[in-house]
This record gives sequence, C-alpha cells and structure tokens, in this order.
Amino acid sequence: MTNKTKTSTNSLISEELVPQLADLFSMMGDTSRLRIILSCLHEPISVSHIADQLELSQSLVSHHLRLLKAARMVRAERRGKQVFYVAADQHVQCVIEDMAAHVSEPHSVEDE
Amino acid sequence: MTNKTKTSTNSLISEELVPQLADLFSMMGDTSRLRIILSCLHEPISVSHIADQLELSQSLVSHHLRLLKAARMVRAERRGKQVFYVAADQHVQCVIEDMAAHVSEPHSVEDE
DNA sequence: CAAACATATGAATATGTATTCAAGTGTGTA
DNA sequence: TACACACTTGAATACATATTCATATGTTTG
Repeated sequence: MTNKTKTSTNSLISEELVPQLADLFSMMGDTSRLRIILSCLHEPISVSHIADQLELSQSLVSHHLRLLKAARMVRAERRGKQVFYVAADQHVQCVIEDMAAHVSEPHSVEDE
Repeated sequence: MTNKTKTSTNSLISEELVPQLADLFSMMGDTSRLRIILSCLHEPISVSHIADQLELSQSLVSHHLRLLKAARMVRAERRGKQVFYVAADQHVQCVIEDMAAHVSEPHSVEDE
C-alpha cells in the first residue's frame, strides 16, 4: 500500500501510467511513424517494402521501427535476408480508429 | 477524383487523415499535456485548479490548453474571472483507455 | 476608476528529435 | 570465400517544442 500516495480527482488512469502512455502517444505523433504503423497493422511487412510504399529512406524506416519495437508497438520477425514487422496487438488499431472517430466528430462553428 | 491518387495497401485510415491524427497524438504525447487532458476529462475545471492539482505553473497550463483547444481536444467556457476547460468529446477518453489496455497487454519475454 | 484576481501571451532558452549520410552487421548465394 | 542484398547503427545537423519569466488582457469588486 505504498503506491497511490496522491489522490487523483481525475480518472481511472493512475498517475503512474502517464509517462508510459505519453511515450506511446508520442510514437504515433509523428507522421512518418504513424504511416509506418499503419503499414504493418494487418500483416507482417518487410522494411524495404515499407520504405518503397511510403517513399521513405530505408534508414529512416529502420530508425523508426527500432523506436516502435522498443515501445512494444511492433514486433520483428526475420525471414531470410528480410525482417518483417507487424503491429504488436490489436489495441493499437483501436486507438487509431478511436482517434479517427474523434476527427470526424461534428464540431460547432463557435469553437475555431 | 483528384484525390486518392495513391493506392493504399494499408487500412481503412486514408492517407489524408494521417497529419491530423499525428497532430492529435502528439498532443497526448507530452506528460504535462496528457495529465491536463486527464484533469478535464470528466467535468469542467478551471486553469488555476489544474495548475494547483498538477503542480504546474499557471502559465504553462495556459500554454498547453491553448494548443489543446486549437486541436479541438478541449473546450473553454468562461465563468466570471475563471475559465473552465473540459474534454471536447468522449473519443478522447476512449483513446486513452485503449492505450492503457495496450500497456497492460501481456508480452512475451522474447521481445525486450 | 483603481485594485486584485484569473488567465493569456510573447520572447528567450534549452532540450529533444526527425532526418540524412556513411559505415557497419547479418544473411543467402555464386 | 567473396559478393550482393537487407537491414541496422552512429554521428551530425536542422528543426521543433516544452518551459520559464515578464508582461498584457480581461473580469469582478471596492
């Protein structure tokens, strides 16, 4: 009972999770990285395939994949010379879809 | 039919949404800002109240709220001298909860 | 109107980070 | 073994951005 020292008026999300959550969100906060995540959302895809598809340098894609892997958002699997990456679990997809729903939410003219 | 020039092998998320989505995610990618969002997730709360609660300077909170408001993630409402902020819609909460689920997802020892 | 309070804003700074380039590691194959 | 291919890694750079401090705007009340 040493944890939860500080009472939170907020929500169900404990204060201790915040740094982890923020790290994950910032992973998705870069357009290149978000596109990479989308590329390997459904099925495993090789680094070079991602690079070609998104017109990004292989080096850049690899750098980003390393971060995404460290953040456990994707998993790597070697097949011969190539390395295939795939989204770690389905929550990632849920998060993106929820946010897309937010974008398409109607908003009043007052708040601009 | 000038849009959708490039076919996407990826997902249901159109390529055009990516920058918007990335902007929103990066809003949540900062710990201070994420905590601020959590503070005004359920009910409107004043700037000074947020600042006190999170032990952040009023100025900093105000700066962040301006960004969050511009990104339509929160809405402002003046009540006398104070300004109350509240999360724009429920999708924001969904996104956070999904990501929290991702964090608590069991992961094998192999991927470190 | 003046003073006190609450919030907003601008400039300055310091820190982080996305991207590129060059070189390195690992894997299949002639 | 040597070469080509696929990917990784490190350093360098350019750019973005979180935070602070000082000041300004707006609002209520004496």
